[in-house]
Amino acid sequence: MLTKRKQLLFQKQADIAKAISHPLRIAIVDFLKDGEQCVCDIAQHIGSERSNVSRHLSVMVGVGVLQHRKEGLKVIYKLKAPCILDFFSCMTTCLKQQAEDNERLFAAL
Amino acid sequence: MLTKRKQLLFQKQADIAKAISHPLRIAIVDFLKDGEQCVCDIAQHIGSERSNVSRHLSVMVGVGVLQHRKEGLKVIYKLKAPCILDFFSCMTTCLKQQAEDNERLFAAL
DNA sequence: TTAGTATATGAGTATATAATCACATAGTCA
DNA sequence: TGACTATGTGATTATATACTCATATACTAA
Repeated sequence: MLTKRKQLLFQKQADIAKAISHPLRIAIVDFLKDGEQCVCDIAQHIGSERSNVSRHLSVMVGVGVLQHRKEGLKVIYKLKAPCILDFFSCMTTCLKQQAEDNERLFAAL
Repeated sequence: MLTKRKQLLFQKQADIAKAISHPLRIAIVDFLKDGEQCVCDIAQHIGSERSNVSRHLSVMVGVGVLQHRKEGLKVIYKLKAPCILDFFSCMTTCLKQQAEDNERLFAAL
């Protein structure tokens, strides 16, 4: 059985994973890998309402994936945990593997 | 704006992230890092109903994080994308960073 | 001050997800 | 064959989440 301590850790890890488990949030992280951006430019880039983007951003800040600072009227967001990008490449590996599996499956017909 | 191609990619990446965005699923992956296991032992280890565990497992198989094979009555699950474990260490980094930030915050009071 | 812009947030709704229970399927062994 | 075990799945329910709209806050500049 799991210890309470482990359960708490897994819960917190799940919160982080959940924070990037959305296509728009993935798009945001992908956008921010090239440098910090304000909410308005992020919203523009991913094609969604600012209020919606603002909420997505605050979730990712909440779990420590992003950080933000104020600059005049704007709020600038940037990656706080760039190691997230490594996970992206892992996901890409998964997808390529899946594609190969499918290919093999159909080739065998 | 995002291309259709990118949107599709981000959707698929989000599906993978979502597949591990649950404390029980994190616990399962953590358990499997030491070797393959059957559903009954996984259920026993994480302390949840087999039917529930079975569903969690099938989601992770669906996105290519896990793979399974039959062995007599049992179905054995194992990690298919061990790079997921790197993401775990990234999440741990996030959590440590958050803890340090909090410490600094309270130290400043 | 007033007008305007950027961001955040409350409320409401629609959708997605997890957990449980009951049951079905598939394999083992006497 | 029948009893038993392991796993998977349909249906239901409770909960969580994303999105939209309206509004609030904070800052800038005239």
